[in-house]
Amino acid sequence: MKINTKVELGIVALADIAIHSEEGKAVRSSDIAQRQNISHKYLEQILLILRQGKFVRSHKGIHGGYHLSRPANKILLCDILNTLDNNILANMYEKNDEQPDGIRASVNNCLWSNLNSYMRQFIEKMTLEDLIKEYKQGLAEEQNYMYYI
Amino acid sequence: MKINTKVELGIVALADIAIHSEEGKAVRSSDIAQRQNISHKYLEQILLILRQGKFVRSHKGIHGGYHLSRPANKILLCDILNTLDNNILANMYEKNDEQPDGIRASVNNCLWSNLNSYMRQFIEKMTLEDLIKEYKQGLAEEQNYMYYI
DNA sequence: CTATTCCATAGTATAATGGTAGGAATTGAA
DNA sequence: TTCAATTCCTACCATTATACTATGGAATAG
Repeated sequence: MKINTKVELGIVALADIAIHSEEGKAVRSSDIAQRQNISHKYLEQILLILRQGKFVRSHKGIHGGYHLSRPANKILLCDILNTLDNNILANMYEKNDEQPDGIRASVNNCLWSNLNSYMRQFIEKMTLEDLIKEYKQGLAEEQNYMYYI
Repeated sequence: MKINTKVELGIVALADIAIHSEEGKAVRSSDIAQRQNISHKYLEQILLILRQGKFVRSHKGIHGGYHLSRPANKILLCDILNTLDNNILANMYEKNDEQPDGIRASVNNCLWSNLNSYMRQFIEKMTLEDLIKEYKQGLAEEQNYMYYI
């Protein structure tokens, strides 16, 4: 499945903010852009959406930047996805101009609706914290590896 | 998730062929188009893809048309999907120009790859026959309903 | 030989995607 | 008060994908 860049980069940006937040300090968009190798101006647009979706709070000016609006374990992946792309978890085709007992409707129910529900099961469980954990664990394993050489 | 019309209509067309095949008779594209309310010429393009993917065989001429190239329970949904849209089950982003231990890679592994595998689990089990069963069952229930009134 | 059917390619209008660009607004520090 | 750093907001644009329409050719049964 093709994931568009807004969704992909938005989640990466949130993860970056979560990982690089230090007490009291906001994370600058230019730093995120540099670390994650994203166009700064494009990232700003994505952060705008994330702010409007209440995932981050922002602060202007010389020591400005972004921080999470709530703890990472309270930020659900499915909410992020819905905010960044309202199609990705939307049920495939709503347009029910055909008779509800036709083949098309049957395929819709048996295949697309069920697939959609199935995907939701996966995504509704996950939080931003789960993603970060994975990353930190990766780092830790790497350090252990270095240590034991 | 947004499903494009080629995928949607292609599956519907296959289901229609499976349902309306009678012994020895091919199903005409014009009949499918009329029953399923699809543009005939567009449907022909889709049937072309399905033929190239070896899901149907075709026969030209006055009594021509399409029939399944093998029993419906041997036609896997995932194969149809891959033929009609090579993105739908493809792993989200391959482009690994970033360092493999970065946040982006971590999100890829933990989220997109896993979600993709999860979707596959659902779709790899299903055959065209399963879809048709659902439809026929719907019909049967409807008839029972009529019967018991 | 002709009607019927599939086969194949070209064109096209619309929308989505993936950005770039420019500057206004706000803030904090000197 | 001024200035630099930062977010905020909108407009624009090039490319690609989508969802068809259109046209005509090729094969085949009768």
